[in-house]
This record gives sequence, structure tokens and C-alpha cells, in this order.
Amino acid sequence: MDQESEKIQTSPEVQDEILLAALKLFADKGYFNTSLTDIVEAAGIKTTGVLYHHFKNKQLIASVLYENIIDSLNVSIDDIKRRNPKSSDQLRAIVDLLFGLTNEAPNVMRFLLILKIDEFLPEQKPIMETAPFIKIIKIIQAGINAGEIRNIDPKLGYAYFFGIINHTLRMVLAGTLEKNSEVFQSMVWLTAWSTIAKK
Amino acid sequence: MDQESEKIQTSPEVQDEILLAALKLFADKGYFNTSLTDIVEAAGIKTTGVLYHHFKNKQLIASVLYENIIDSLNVSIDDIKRRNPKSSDQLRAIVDLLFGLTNEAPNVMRFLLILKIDEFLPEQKPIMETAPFIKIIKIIQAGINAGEIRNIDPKLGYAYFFGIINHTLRMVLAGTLEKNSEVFQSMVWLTAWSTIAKK
DNA sequence: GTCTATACGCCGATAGAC
DNA sequence: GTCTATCGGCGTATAGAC
Repeated sequence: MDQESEKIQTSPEVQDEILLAALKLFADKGYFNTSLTDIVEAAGIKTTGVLYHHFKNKQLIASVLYENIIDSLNVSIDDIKRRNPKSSDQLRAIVDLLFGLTNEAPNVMRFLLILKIDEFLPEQKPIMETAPFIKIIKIIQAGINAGEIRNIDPKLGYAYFFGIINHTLRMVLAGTLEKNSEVFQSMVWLTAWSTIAKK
Repeated sequence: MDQESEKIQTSPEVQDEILLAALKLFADKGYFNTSLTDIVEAAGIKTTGVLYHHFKNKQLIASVLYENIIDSLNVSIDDIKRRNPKSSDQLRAIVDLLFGLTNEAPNVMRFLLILKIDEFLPEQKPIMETAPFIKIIKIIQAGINAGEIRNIDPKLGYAYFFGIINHTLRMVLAGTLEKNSEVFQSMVWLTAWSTIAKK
């Protein structure tokens, strides 16, 4: 019969509703402009009691969001590394991933690119020190070693390459650049790649 | 004797102390993590009463800071345009200006580059719609017309060029890239320029 | 123009019944 | 696991004496 397990496990969905609502609100208005009652309303739950049953405080909601995003990025990058031997192909795939996210999950990208995360999650690692971004730096380093990428400080290479990519994505997210076709994407990729490519 | 005018005009200095303290704190901890008592202490004044005598609320302090920074940037750009006929030279001078500010007034650059201004100044124009940044777009447009810059959407050109510049400056501000020599600056400039230059 | 005292609201968080 | 009620505190802002 197993009635109990049914009853007990309604929570994960509620958790996701809360996280989704919070993500949208944070991305939209910022962390500090979002109150818990905002989240309660947007999540379609009735009271703050429910919210506090799932998360022990406001920060933790943001923290879980952050970790989820970083983790999912991390597995995507592992996947990309597994499928592509060359640094150039890996970077190209990462660009595709980020453009894809910008279309399909703009709030995730807003959270990552636009929010000043250390302002409300001071104890979390800064983005650049998280696993996926360390891996990206290593990809650039590997590209240098393999002779694909010119010999510069990998962090500077990161600044060049992702300076272009991120700034373009920010403008797409802000609506300043509406384009988001395949050709547009290829064009941006090519420009970014040219800043670090050898020759 | 003129005793009165002496007595009355002690205020502008106090105002500047407040603005300077607020700039530092905002750049450091963010707007929402900075309380008025923080500002009072850092400004070396005694009570919030003094503060409220000079600014009618917290937002206005940030607003005045923002406008001052934008205005000063605006006159610098006018100056640059007056002295340099070619778009490439104008952009190069702007890059020098921004690197200079990053060294000499890092908090100003943090305010501009890192803070999410619309989160606490929702009624202010977004940076990209302010006079100096409109002028920069026009400089790029002029460069395209003159055949110096390849024929792309000026906003995309902005994303390329300042994507690199800004991301580099962010890393310098964050301490991730320590370099800030003339050669370093030239190198970054050259890379940024190459993304939009014709040929 | 400066200070003290204080009001007031909002929001994060808790206690405890059901 | 959900709800009601409410607390406590912080931070902005004001009133009013000096």
C-alpha cells in the first residue's frame, strides 16, 4: 500500500518551485530587492512557514541555486571535454552551451553573469575559483601547450575570450542585441577565438 | 571681515567626505550592505543628522555619485574627441583613461564596472544610455564610416572591444591580474582593437 | 548647522497549534 | 508538513532642542 511514502515525498516539487521562483526574482530584481514574501507568492505556496520548512534561511536559497548552477555547468564541461580533444573545439562547445543557456534559461545566465554574487553569498567561492571555471582556464592552458593558442597568461586569455562572449551575452540578455541566430553565434565565436588563437 | 561666509561654507567639504566614504563603502561591500551609520562613521561625521542635512536620503547619495562619475567621464570623452581626429586614437585614449582610473580611482571603476546600479538606482538611466557611452558608440560608428573599423553593428563592436577592456579591468580590480604596466596596457589595447579593426 | 532621541516599517525568523 | 501569529532587530528617516 505504501501510503506513507506518497505523503512524505511531496516536498521535492515544492522545493523546486521555491528555487525556480527565487531564481526568477533574484535575476529580475536582485537579491536584496526580493523579500521572502515575494518568493512565497511567486512560488505559489501559502505562507512563509512552508518556505522555512524547506530552507532554513534566505541565504540558503541563493546558495543552493548557486551550487546547482555551478554543478550543472561542471558536468556539462566534463561532458564537453570528454567529447572534444582539441581546445578550440572545447571552447566552441562551451560558447554554444552558454548561448543555449541564454536562450533557454536566461535567468540562470543572469544569475551567473549579472548578479554580484559575493554581495549576498560572501562565504561562497567566487565564480572564478569554482571547478568549471578552473577547468576552462586549464583548457586554455592546454591549448597553449598544444600550440593552438598563443602563448599568453591563461587568465588574460580568459579575459579576452570570455570578455567578448560574456559581454555579448549580457547585451543579448538586456535586449540591447536581439540577434541570436546560428550565424551570429558563429561570428561572435570567431572573433573571440581570434583574440587567443595562434597566428 | 566677512565672518559669515566663512562659517556658512564649511558644508561642501563635508558633502565630499560623505560622497567619498559612500563611494568606498559601496564599491567595497555593495549598496545594500552599507548602512547609513557605516557612512557616517567612515565620513568622520558624528551623527546621521549631519548626513540628512546634506542628502535627503540614502539613494540620493548614490545618485549624486553616479551622476558625478558619468559627468566627469563625459567631459573626458569630449576632451579626447577634441584632441584626436581618428576613431582609433580616440578609442586608444579612452582605454588609457580607463586604465588610469583603475589605478588612481579604483573605487570609481568598481562603481561603474562591478556594481549593479539599476538594482539601487532604478530611476536612473542605464549606463549604456548615458551621454559618454552613447558617444563611444558614435565613435565606433564614425570609425566604420571612415573605413577604419570593419562594418559590423556598432553595438556588437562595443561588445567586442569593451568586452575585452572591461573584463581585463575587472580582473585587475579583483587582483586576479596584477599587471598594469604600459606594455600590458598596449597589449590589451591591441587585442581589443584587432577585434574591430578593418583587415 | 549639529545633535539627541526616537518613531516607524519592513523583513527575516521563530514558536507553537493543528 | 502546513498554518497563524508574532517577535526582534535593524536601518531609514524625522522631530525638535540647541
